[in-house]
Amino acid sequence: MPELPEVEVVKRSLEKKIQNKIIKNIKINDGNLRYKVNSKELSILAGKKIKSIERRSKFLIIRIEKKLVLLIHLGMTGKFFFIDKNNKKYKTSFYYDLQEGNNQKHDRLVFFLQNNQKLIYNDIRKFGFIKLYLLNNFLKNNHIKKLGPEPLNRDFNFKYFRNYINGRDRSVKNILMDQKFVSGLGNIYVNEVLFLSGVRPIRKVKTLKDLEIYNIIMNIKKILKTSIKLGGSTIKDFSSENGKKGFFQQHFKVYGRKGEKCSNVDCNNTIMRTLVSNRATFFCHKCQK
DNA sequence: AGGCATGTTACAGG
DNA sequence: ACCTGTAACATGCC
Repeated sequence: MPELPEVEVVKRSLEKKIQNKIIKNIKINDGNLRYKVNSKELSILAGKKIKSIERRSKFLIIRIEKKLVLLIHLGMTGKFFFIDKNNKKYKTSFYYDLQEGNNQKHDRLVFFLQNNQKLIYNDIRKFGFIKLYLLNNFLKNNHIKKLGPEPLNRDFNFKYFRNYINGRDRSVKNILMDQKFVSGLGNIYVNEVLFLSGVRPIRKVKTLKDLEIYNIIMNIKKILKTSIKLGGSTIKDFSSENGKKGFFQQHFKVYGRKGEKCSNVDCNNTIMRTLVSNRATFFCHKCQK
């Protein structure tokens, strides 16, 4: 599920549900995530209040009183469920792998909150992680430190892009996926952005024209904002139950559309699938140069 | 049965 | 130092 927009949607949703609530207790069903979760260590959270939630790149940062910080990455299949005092279940985001809404099989961690509310971390493939830090150590942590600019921030701009690619010999797709260059994009959005920008994924960055760079940057900002917005509105009337297909798929122009007709109205070409940087790559040979 | 999957990271080799 | 490809992690779907 999670590239930047999805994580942002989760963040906004969590904010409404769990901010200022007290953690009563934590139950670990399976702590073998990307990093082993230590129940003894996590138990220090019991009785403490959740202060705020932030997003940086694809990471969630939950600040808890007494200078405690939870750093969370959803990996490929991580998601949160919130259960209210009437035992009603909410997803904090739709998702587009298939999983029944009430399947508890992959509920890895349960945070018991005040008033019989629960926050559940569910992760099928267990590539995600939840790490607890003391504030001092958090500031030094390696995950966040190495990240490039947020794509929606002003410092991700033409000048930065031009400057970064100077002297580099890599494909544009590869560099857009590199979290050190820009943080928060993943395979799906990069495919989409390059389609919208009319640029072939294998193009070397040194061959990019100024206008193409400009278009790529603008399309990144545009598609991320749109996705966040639509995600937010979808989630608002979200009550429970299985998400089936998430909203994103309906908006994909190339991702997963191998063999389908190019979505540009005046194009009759077929979308191709190849590998770039060993990841599935979809593009229109005619519309992307 | 085998290939594929939204992510990250380590390692080998050019 | 930079860049690429491969594999690994764990699980499920087609």
